[in-house]
Amino acid sequence: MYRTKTCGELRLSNVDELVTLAGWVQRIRKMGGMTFIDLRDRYGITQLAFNQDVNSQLWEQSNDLGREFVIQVQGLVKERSSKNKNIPTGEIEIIVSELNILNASEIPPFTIEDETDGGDDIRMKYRYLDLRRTVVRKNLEMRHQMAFETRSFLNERNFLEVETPVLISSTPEGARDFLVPSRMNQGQFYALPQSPQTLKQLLMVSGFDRYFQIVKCFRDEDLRADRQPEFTQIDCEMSFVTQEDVLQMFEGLTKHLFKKVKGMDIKYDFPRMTYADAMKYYGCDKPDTRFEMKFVELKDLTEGKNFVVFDSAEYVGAICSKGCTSYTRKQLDELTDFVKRPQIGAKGLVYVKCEEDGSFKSSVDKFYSQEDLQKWAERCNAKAGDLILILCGETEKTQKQLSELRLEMGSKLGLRNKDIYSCLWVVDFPLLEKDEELNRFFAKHHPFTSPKPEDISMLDSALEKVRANAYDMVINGVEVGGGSIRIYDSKLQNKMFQVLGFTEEKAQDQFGFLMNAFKYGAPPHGGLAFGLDRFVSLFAGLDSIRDCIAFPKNNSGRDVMLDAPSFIEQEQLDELGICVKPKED
RNA sequence: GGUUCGGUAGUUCAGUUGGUUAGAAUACAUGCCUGUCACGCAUGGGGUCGCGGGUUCGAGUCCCGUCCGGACCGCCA
Repeated sequence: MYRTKTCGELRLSNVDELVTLAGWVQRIRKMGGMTFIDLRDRYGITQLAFNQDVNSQLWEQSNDLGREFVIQVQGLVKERSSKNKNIPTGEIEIIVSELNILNASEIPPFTIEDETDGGDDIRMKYRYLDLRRTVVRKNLEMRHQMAFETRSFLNERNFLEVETPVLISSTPEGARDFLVPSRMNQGQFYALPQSPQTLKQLLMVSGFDRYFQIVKCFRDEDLRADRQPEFTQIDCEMSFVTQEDVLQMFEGLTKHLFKKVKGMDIKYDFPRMTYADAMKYYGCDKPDTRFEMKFVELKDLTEGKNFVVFDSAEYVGAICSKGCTSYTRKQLDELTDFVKRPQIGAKGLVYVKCEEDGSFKSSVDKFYSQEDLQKWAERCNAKAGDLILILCGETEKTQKQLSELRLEMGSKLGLRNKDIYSCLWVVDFPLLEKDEELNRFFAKHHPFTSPKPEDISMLDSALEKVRANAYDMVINGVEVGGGSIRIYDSKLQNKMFQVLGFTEEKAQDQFGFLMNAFKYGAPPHGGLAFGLDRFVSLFAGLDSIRDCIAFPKNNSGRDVMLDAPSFIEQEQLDELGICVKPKED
């Protein structure tokens, strides 16, 4: 046995016990005739003491140690003469009587401490060292706990975890697939699942009326702080359920996780907001509802005063920032620059300052009287001291820009506190989305999403108006999960494929297996999938989902530790019958 | 595909209108120090300023290209 105790568990009550510990040397403090060593393992830090007067040979031996050496020590637990209140084991130390170096270590490329000196790049390259740091380890511990509690909650409610295959077939709809060449079927490729969507629906046909799986999914698209090429979903599906049943069940799971992992009791029902309202009031289908600052439309109040910019705009929208009337010219210019950045793309920003004396000062004073501005302020519910910010232009684009501005102002005003959680269901998503360039409709969610029954008739007349039984769970502006009630009627499914421009052959070719299955008694079903990585990041207050993934990929989809992806031997290519195009200049 | 910020010591960064031998902190090494816990003090080693080209008497600094990294837009049913 290498150890009898861990580095995190010894207390005053263990004094005079003879213990054996093993771990890594965190830090060495030499005080002349005394040497203190912080020994670290997963559970904590315990101080080792070496005293020249007590055991000079051992004391000298301790001089050979360096950072991150793996050692084993035996010794007596003693009360410290000067205690450290900052760590749980701070009242005791080990008077070492035996020291065994299990493995030496080179000097690590960055310091393995909570406040490390290493940047992202080097930490990712040596991720196994980074994972020794408490802060990173805690994220993975939380991830484990969330997965564990999810299993526990769903298990208690009769959900069955079923593994679905990772090597499946490609579908050109939606995100790009990761492809895997087949050696035994040359020229043919498997695809890695973007989600086990169709497979879980087949499980419903099989009668597994409550399914879940904590499962890796793959999408070959460009990455972001909240997007990795492989990510983990809590994938769920239920039979014989309405949308309400699904919402209830997974609101329950979410509350369970809040309680078990965060110790937070959420007593209220999650508010429901329609997609239409989300767009109207927040310009975004995943609004951050930790703060209000809803959009206010001013188009009708701004017309006919010869201000061409507003008059020619389809939409004039405002947000009201409480207490910001003191913003300086410089601060307003910065906001203007913010919305004019190419990523946001606004042409300009109009402001109205509601001065303490009841007057108004705006960037459009030339065109609008105090009475005009008064009306705007009233509609915005702006009080003295507030600042109204206005953007205008094409409706959809402007709402999107205003949404970015709203979030920026929320951040500036400290309204996006990571310790506060605001949960929300966004419901009634549109079924379809029009691609203006290709002039055709695509499924907003996926082609198996059921239209709302009352909207089905519009599948022949007004496609853009058809709403779906689809829903997203949004927490603090993060889409943590989403799902829908599925189509289980093959006639309706055929109609849907037709609307999406699939020929019968193409539909049969790509989704024939599902269509066939539906011929044999498919139950009504629906479900949802949570993004586990996003959920954990949200709970852990992380800026990037990378921080809760053991071995993440970088911005360009590379694993800098493994140096993957990589070129492969010609021999391997030949075996697969693959010819790689030479790089063009 | 695009926008934008960055690349200088092991690491994190500073480096002025282009101008002498490129600095700091930390890490590391050596010495001193018997109650430290971010120990302290002293000394020391450590640099292809990402790479290539250009402008210039002179480039870490300016210009062009390129590679790498971060954030974002497009994309992500």
